[in-house]
Amino acid sequence: MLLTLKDGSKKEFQNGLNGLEIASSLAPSLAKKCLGIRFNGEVIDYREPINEDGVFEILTKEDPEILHTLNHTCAHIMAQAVLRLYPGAQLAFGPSIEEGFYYDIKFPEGVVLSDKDFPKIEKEMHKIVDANYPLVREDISKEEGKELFKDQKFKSIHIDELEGEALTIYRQGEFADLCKGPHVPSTSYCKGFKLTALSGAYFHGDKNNDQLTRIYGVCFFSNQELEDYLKILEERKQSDHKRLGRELGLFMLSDYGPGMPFWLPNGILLREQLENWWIKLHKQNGYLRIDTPIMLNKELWETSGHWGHYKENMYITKIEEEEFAIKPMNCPGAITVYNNDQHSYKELPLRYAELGHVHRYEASGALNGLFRVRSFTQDDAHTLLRESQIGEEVSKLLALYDKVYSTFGLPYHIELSTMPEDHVGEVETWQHAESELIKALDENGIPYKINPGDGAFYGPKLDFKLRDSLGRIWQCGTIQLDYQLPGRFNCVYTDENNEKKTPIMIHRAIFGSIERFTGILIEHFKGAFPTWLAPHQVVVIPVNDECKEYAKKYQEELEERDIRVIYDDSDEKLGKKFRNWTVKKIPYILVIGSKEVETNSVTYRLYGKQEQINVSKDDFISLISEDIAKKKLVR
RNA sequence: GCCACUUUAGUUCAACGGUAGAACGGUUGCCUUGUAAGCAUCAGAAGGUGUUUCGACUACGCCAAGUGGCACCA
Repeated sequence: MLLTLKDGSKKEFQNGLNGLEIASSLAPSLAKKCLGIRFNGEVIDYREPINEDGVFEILTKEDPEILHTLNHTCAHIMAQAVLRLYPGAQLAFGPSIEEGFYYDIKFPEGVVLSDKDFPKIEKEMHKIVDANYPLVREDISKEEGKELFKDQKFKSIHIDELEGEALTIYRQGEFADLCKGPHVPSTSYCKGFKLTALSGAYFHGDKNNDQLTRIYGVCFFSNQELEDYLKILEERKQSDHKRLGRELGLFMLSDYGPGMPFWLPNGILLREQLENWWIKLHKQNGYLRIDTPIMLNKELWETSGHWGHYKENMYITKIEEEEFAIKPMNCPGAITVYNNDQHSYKELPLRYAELGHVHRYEASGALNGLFRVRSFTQDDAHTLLRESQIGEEVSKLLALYDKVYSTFGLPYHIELSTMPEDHVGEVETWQHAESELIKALDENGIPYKINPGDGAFYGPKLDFKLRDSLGRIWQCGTIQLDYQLPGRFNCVYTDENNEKKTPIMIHRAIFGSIERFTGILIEHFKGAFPTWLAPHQVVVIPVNDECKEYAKKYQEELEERDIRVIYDDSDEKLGKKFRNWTVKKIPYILVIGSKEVETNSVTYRLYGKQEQINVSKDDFISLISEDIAKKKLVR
């Protein structure tokens, strides 16, 4: 193969030979970026130049790309097995994905696949792996491709959609698939694989197209690696917020209210801490807290535009012949508060904060624990201000958001969504608003990603995306500039020249929804919350009857200091109590026996630690108070 | 909403066209008390509904909810 090197010169390498080493020595700075696939010192495949430098990627076994390649090959193996078992099956697409691979397949009429069929398919796949078929790359013309895939409807469609005249296919045994590559050299590399799931999908993701069956799997080089992976999956299951929510008594769901979580006593204790902190932060930052009704007259929603744009997601009811809607958002309520008074420019920015309970109709299939619900509380705020104040206000917000997220040790990134095609307002206004946002980000040295055309129709926005422990990205915080609503509602303020002006509004939420954020926190901390958040912070355990009075008195002393403490003098062995409270992930377990009574001290053990630490009663109070006050992540 | 799967005690799981079994948890009693499970005891279950059947937890259908995807997400 002919490689174009970075300096523009061309060099001939033989496919499959160790030319990689040579090539990378010629372009050492690109060694990570380029060339092909090397595995165990051997060049196993290459792909067409994918960047302008005309270089290929070099990959080693440590590189995650190699696993994608392996999984991609495994997808081919699965497709081959399926074709053997279900002649006439139509193959659509079979890529590797972040974890594993899938293949979309239309099974012949009458075949309904279930995961009970997996062992059968896996068995056939093992035969293919054991047969050690080499994967042979072949460049063919479109015409040849049409002939080769004439029985494969989706492949034929795909060929028509491809640009250019050349196609690349890979063959293994009797099977051939349209594919850009790269692949591992032979099917025998795919030793540790497993089919994991089944779902429906549409060709090209369009529900007007054929319904396909998507089979998911994962593949590793060895069975050992597969087993390790399955173990990690199991661990993740342990930190699932739905499971922990039940075990720790945080929240529940009921058939009577799909997507409408019930908060249990322990969950409310946690939520109180979040909300109290939030309220305090907002007082400190010049917000005025309000609360607006859950249900409001249709007329309001017509004015706001929700009746026109969002009605399908709203719950509507009738009171004495008047139509009302349960609020899906808090903004119209906040604006109604603003319009209750006259305002001067001197009051701006005027910041209204509201923990607003909203309801939205979400498709049943979209519901997911606390992550996607129909009933939730937004930690909302609406700030009315003049255009010239945007930059400074956004800077303040960026600092506030960072403070909140870093308190939890949550990784996040920011995305700026700009003017969509379907927008209202002047282009210049949009450009100005976007540049204000960018300026605020740049001035604070905050990196961000741009989502062109993804803004709301009324203004650009910044979205804060948090990463949960399963690696999923959730949108939590948002800062949205709104040039529309204040005008629709005739909001005004009086400026220096005694003229009426329309303010701009910023919608913003930091947690996004208390429910979703709590779900993320549960998984993030695996249920072992920092002390300040933990529903119960301390358990006091007297060792014997003689210590009970001392222990009880100390428990009361902690309680008086607003420390959430449980007193456990139940009739159980100490070991059993430790187990019980450890599985509840209580931060501090305090033991009080004769030794402590004599020395006027306490002995505590931290969650997740073995040591028993003896300190004076006062020292314990100051150390736990500091833990709480500083919202420590690590004790 | 679409596709697939799932639904048995408070929880996690088992067996089965005819009697539903366990573990943890709960009750009661006994024993005990220094860092992750003491002993005994009792109680406790088929999501709803329809059909087939002498008989349905089990088969089939519908409804509901849940899970994983898809689509959706002002």
